[in-house]
Amino acid sequence: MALEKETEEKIFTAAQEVFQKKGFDGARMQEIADEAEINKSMLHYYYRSKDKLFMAVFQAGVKKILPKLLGVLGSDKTLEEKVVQIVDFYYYIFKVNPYLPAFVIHEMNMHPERFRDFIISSQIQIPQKFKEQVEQEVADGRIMEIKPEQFLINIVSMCMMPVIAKTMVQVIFSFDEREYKEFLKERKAQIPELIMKGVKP
Amino acid sequence: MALEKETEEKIFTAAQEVFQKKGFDGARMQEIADEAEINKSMLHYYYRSKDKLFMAVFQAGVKKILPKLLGVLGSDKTLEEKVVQIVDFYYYIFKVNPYLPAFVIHEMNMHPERFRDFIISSQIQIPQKFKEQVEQEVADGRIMEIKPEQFLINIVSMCMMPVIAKTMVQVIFSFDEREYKEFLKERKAQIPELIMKGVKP
DNA sequence: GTCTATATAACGATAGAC
DNA sequence: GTCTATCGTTATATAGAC
Repeated sequence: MALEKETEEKIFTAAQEVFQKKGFDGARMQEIADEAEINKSMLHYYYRSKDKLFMAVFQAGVKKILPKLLGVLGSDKTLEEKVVQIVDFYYYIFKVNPYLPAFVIHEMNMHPERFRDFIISSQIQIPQKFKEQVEQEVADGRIMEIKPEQFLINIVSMCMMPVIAKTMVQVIFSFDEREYKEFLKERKAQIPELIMKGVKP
Repeated sequence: MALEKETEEKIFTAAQEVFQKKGFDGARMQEIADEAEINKSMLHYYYRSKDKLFMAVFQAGVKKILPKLLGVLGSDKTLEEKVVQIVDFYYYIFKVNPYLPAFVIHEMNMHPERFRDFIISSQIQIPQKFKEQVEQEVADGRIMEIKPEQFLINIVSMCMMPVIAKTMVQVIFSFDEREYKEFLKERKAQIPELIMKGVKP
């Protein structure tokens, strides 16, 4: 019917909102229905169960992040350019979808077995090009002895941690919303420099 | 009675186990009772409600981390020594209580308002001594222009992120348990160097 | 203090009319 | 496709015997 897709989209959007904010266990089907402004029965009509609706949201969330990140890693840019691009990308994600990173990480920890297959079947893996690039930089003596995986996690850590631990940062530093945003902005400018200087030989 | 304290402690220990692993929403009072090997009614007899039992566990968790961390920051050690001590401390926490960091961060995000009062009333704040120490290093030109808050979050990020995102790290790098542990161990040796070189002028 | 039994409410899910 | 009504289950919490 005419409204079929519209309704399904409204459900999905509402489910994203609620699941990402409250997690699978904290989310209520009724709340999703309210958020979508439709009847609760419609959720089951379109997605059959809470589990299936959740998986749709979760998988879409992962696909918003990982492919793009791996794309940057596999490009022809220099290592320094890639660092800047990764930082830019994460800050873009935080801006358009602030709850997404914490949501994905939390749900993966809650049900590791559930998502291994999905991620493995999605062909998600670190591009060989990136690994060789880091190893070449090490071999040429331009950076210290460091594994590509460690280098990548360094960047991700510096970007994501203060976002995932938002409340913690705000409370222990007594930051209001404006000060917190300013803190993140200030970091963004510093992270590439910290990362690259940190791995100097 | 003779078993009073013993029972209350068994409940508390079991509650820690279950809450930290599954979160407030995912935890079940019955599961806590099973874990403690006592009757479910005992949970309410000693703690009145799930909420109160949870708060006891959460507050104990925060007190395991923050006071010790702030103690290190407020000591007379050099900045470099403090970095090493903070890294050591976090790795100690991960070892004895692997789920605690992710638990605290997740629950704070779920209910920010709930915990502001507790943390503020606990007098938790960054020691002035640490702030002045970083500012002095900057003024003396020994490190780049960086705020104490940023410097601290850099260390915490590098330590905690790969622990909080354990499943993510394991899956995208195809690490088994042994390789993951090795990865963390390798990081531990590198983090102080990365942090200090990163802030060189 | 510890147990059994049960109250009470909420949740996910479905049946069936339209 | 969309609604109302309701089923079946499970959760927290309490009452009351011992």
